[in-house]
Amino acid sequence: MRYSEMFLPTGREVPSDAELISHQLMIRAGLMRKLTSGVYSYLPLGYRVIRKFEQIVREEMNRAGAQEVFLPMVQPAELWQESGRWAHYGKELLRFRDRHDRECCLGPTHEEVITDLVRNEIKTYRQLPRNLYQIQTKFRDEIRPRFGVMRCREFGMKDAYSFDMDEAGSEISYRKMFDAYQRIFTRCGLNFRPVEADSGSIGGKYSHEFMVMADSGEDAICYCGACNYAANLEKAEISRPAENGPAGMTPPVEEVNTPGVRTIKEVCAFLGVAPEAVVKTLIFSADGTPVAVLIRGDQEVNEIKVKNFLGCDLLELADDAMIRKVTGSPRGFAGAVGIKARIIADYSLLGMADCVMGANREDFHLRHVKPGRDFLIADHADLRVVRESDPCPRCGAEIRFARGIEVGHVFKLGTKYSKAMRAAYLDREGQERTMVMGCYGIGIGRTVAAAIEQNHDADGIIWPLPLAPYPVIITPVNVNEKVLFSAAEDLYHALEANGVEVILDDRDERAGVKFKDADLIGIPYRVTVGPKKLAEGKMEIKTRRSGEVIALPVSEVAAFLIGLISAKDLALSTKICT
RNA sequence: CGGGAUGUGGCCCAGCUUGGUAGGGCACUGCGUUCGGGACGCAGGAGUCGCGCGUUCAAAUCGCGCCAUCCCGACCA
Repeated sequence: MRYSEMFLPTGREVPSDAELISHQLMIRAGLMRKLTSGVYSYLPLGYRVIRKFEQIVREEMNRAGAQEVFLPMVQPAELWQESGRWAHYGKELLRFRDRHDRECCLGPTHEEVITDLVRNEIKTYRQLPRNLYQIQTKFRDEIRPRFGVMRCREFGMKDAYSFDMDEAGSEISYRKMFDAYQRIFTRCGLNFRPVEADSGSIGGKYSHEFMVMADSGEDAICYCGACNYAANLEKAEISRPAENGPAGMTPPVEEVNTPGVRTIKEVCAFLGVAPEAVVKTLIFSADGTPVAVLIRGDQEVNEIKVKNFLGCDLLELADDAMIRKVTGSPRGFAGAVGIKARIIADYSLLGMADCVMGANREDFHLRHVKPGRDFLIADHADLRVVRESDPCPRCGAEIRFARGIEVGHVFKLGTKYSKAMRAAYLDREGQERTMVMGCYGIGIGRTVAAAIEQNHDADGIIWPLPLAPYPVIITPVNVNEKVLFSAAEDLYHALEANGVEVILDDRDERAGVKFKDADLIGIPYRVTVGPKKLAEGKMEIKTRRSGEVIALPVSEVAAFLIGLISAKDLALSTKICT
């Protein structure tokens, strides 16, 4: 394409409303423009990158045996009522009524629609397993869209759904998708890592998130430096520590007056004890039932772990009324002794034999409290947030922290949807059985943004070759010198004739402007056609990433570039085949 | 929804304290010079100063209300 004919508005100013580098560069490099909060238009260059990525996704999904479909974005409320999500899905689900006053929503995800389709068409074990996917626009009415396309409301997503006869089959489908995801992100040249994740309210047995490593990422990742354990912070486990019987005698419980002392910090300062000797008592409302969660004073409760342990639908910190009901005192003085609630404790309480906690009485705390003697703990469990240098649950080495951008997520759904929506088949014996499902998502735009986060420098984007909108740009330094420009045009035609997507920067601009733009939009290879080298019968090829420049005879340039581009492809596919 | 900030040609911003003819840089149009890392000169086009109400002889500027955007938090298959 000739640059002069392209719709490619580049800018040198950093847009004032863009925080992340990827967001800034996507605007500056003319990839996209914002329409309204969390809603973006892709411009030709940006859409090209999107399509490049989608093509990689399609190839790998097809290779893994999935088949592409295209499902509706507008969905009837009935389906969502059937799965139970019409009530449970929050305001993220954009709901509206059509002219007949029928309730509808814009699809934030497609479990309901695909399950409806499959239950109507698949009746026998002979038709299983199946894996169907689509690349489609999702709408989620996020409370606070931010970071450009990273967390927006309308976005492209590849979502796949597997249907199997049983758990064993589902495991195989899951594995295939997991492997396909590894190939997809590897082919894009991204530094990523799969991490164990909580399956959240979508339900299901377990899941993995695919994280592109980036300090700007919204997600905290825990990983082990010694083995390959890696997990989302909210999922990362702590093993039950060995129980060393508490040594020595614990003096009898003593009530101490602690006027106005509520927080752990205040308690420690007032009583002159370390946070490790204090027990925090948090009152939660689990589907309306009060539960007391105990944790050592220096630790934080992981609400997701509590929720999963209790198996409740809604978990929130208790309000003042509930706190007063179970403790008989205002907020800030809760303790386990005499509390009117089920007591569960984090593993961090194991081995604590002489601790400080609230007295369930305003302005009083207890010291010399001994769990088991002064109160009973119903259950011990892993309920806390992992900290850096905690032991790895697999090998015991130290856990480290990093940040990442979630670009993919694979779930084992089990029968959550197939049961609710009665997606069943007949097995060999003619018995009706429920299908076992999995679902697998990739954020298209988010992956592109993540690629920029990981591949840029002060001058702009540095596209990995497989995602580059064009692999090559030809830059004649002066279009008014006929010899020079026609040499550039000859190369342009030669490359196009060989199927290379190439930009010819035919603008009557100074060379510096063209170089800056080529760098900004991140084209991997730039051919500079200038008077000095051309007089020697040569052109220069500059690699965007390394800055390396080589001069080649004009007649060899096209073949060299073609070889370079296909060699890179080959190297990547070899790499991921091993 | 709570806290904070910002809204001035397409983009980045000044002007507001102390009310008085709306400015600069980039971009854009024309002409000339220049031409291997975001050139220069001259001439030009382009703005309901987010919206509404109020105060005032007079509001971009002061007051009130609203809207939008961004950041932090809460929230989030």
